[in-house]
Amino acid sequence: MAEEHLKLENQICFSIYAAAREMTKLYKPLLEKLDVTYPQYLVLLVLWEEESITVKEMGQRLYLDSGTLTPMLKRMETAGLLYRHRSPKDERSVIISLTDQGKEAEKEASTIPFQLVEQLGMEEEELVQFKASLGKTLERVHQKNQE
Amino acid sequence: MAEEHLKLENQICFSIYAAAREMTKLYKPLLEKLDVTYPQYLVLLVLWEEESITVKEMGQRLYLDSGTLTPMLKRMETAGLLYRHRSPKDERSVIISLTDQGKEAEKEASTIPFQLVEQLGMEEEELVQFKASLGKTLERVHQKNQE
DNA sequence: GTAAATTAGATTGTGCACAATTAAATTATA
DNA sequence: TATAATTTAATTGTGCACAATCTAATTTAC
Repeated sequence: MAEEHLKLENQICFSIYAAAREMTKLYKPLLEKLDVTYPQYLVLLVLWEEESITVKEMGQRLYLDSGTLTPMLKRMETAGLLYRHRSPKDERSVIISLTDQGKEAEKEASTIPFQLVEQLGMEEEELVQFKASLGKTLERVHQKNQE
Repeated sequence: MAEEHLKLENQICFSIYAAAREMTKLYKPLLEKLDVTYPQYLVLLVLWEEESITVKEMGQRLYLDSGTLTPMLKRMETAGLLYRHRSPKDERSVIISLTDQGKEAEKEASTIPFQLVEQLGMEEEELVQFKASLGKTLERVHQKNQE
């Protein structure tokens, strides 16, 4: 029998880890109309915001490295959602931008956040506070990982 | 430019998703002495609690399916941490139990949760509340996924 | 008792996720 | 200016994570 502090339920990281996966699963049916995976949806979210961004910047926004991004972006390029091209200013950099198809997808996506939050069934106040704690935690942990 | 509700920063799931990955990364150096990955560490946490459990139950505890568990448990068996054997009572079931090595590993693991929480730098009160929201969210989302 | 339905775990196929490494381009230094 | 150091994205290798499928065992229905 494990000591109290080693119990699974008391591991905050486990709850985050499991919740992240469960929430991603909740997105799956909502993303069918876009025909994208959850990480791809995140890429689109960023591109709808920026329209054009380097792989490096995308990685910074999503806390993902090029090992993950490159194959994913390639698949999205193949699917007609985005373009990838070398920057003329710095040939090491690859710029990602939306195709018309990718831009159009935003319309279909506009209800998704509401649908998701609705399924959470959380009070507004709790949601705001929870989001704040999450944001702070993410920044703090990311910073720790940078050290 | 994306509408406000489609901005990345406003997606609660993104924060959870990113925080989960960043926290898992924070565990990596702490888990070196055990020579296990984070998901493997979770398996050990459960086994230190239960000592013996079926693959099905393990999956229920960790919200993982056998597609993920079977290869992971095989690797852990190979590493000498646990045994896997068919249940005599129901030959479809596989029981997982700790080896002596697996049991011993608990001692080395006992400081890890403290080390992790220390790195979070969170106030006790905030941590308690955060954990509560996480727990509730996990249950709610899991339930939604069961429907 | 027998056949149909369900269950548990294994397997197959695909998409991440990340550490380490590589090649080319750019920046910093002497 | 030439060389060393750093940066960017791609690649390689390994470990998940999950949907779909399969096989064998067990349970349920008749």
